[in-house]
Amino acid sequence: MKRTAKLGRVQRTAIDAVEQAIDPALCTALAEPARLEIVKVLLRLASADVGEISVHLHQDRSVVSRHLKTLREAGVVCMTRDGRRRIYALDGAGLVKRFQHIVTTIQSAMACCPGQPTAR
Amino acid sequence: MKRTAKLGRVQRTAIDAVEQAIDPALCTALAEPARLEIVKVLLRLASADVGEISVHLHQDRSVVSRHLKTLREAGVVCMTRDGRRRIYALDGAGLVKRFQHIVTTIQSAMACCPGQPTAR
DNA sequence: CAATTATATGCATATATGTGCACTCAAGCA
DNA sequence: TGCTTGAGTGCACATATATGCATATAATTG
Repeated sequence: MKRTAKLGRVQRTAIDAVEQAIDPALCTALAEPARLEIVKVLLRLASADVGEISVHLHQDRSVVSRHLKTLREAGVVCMTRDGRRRIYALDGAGLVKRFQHIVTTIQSAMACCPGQPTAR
Repeated sequence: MKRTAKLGRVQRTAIDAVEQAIDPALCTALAEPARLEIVKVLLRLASADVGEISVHLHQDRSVVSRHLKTLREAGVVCMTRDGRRRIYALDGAGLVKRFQHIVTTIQSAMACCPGQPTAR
């Protein structure tokens, strides 16, 4: 009873969209506790430099710097230069867009690919 | 120029909501390539047992079994028993709800906490 | 230009975790 | 009651990565 080969073009497209929407880099960035902490700090401070964040995290600046690099590459935060310091801030609008896109694509996939139990 | 202490009750509530909405377990579950692969397989097969999934992943059943445990504890997949096999399926509706909740809370936080650059 | 300050990187280490083999446990079947 | 099949666990190993010190790089200031 193989259901694998029974997918039409529409279903394939919808599934591919979900696969593309779920960004491993984004998930990895948000999976680390220390990085999530940074996200929370930036929510409260709106924007902050590495030193200020490291104070709140009780961790070395180098550690925070590396985490910020990960978050930046994942598109979670954005950075602006101000003299010798670098100001980091959440890219809230970007996050909303991407999570919303995940929602939309999963809904589409569920709508055209039956058999998904709504269990809980 | 500390902005830390200037948060009102409304802002605090909005930020706390975001913190609660971003589930580390969910992010961790989706961050692992092998587990993302399982998600993709379940999107295509709708539901499958451990053996079937392990065939698609080209990985040992024990590995898949452990990943499924992680996914189940994170609420990504749900499991039903059928004789001696266990059928796994995506909890698509649950995922939609949770991601939608993330979207809503971030939007609320952005609306009431100014200073967030919409940079890209 | 020297000194200072903020950030980022190299390196070593500790910890976490993904992987696979062997085995156990559980559920149907002859 | 054995026998078979599917799922999960114990254990050992390899890999990834988070952390912190020392150092390098970049930018501002005297």
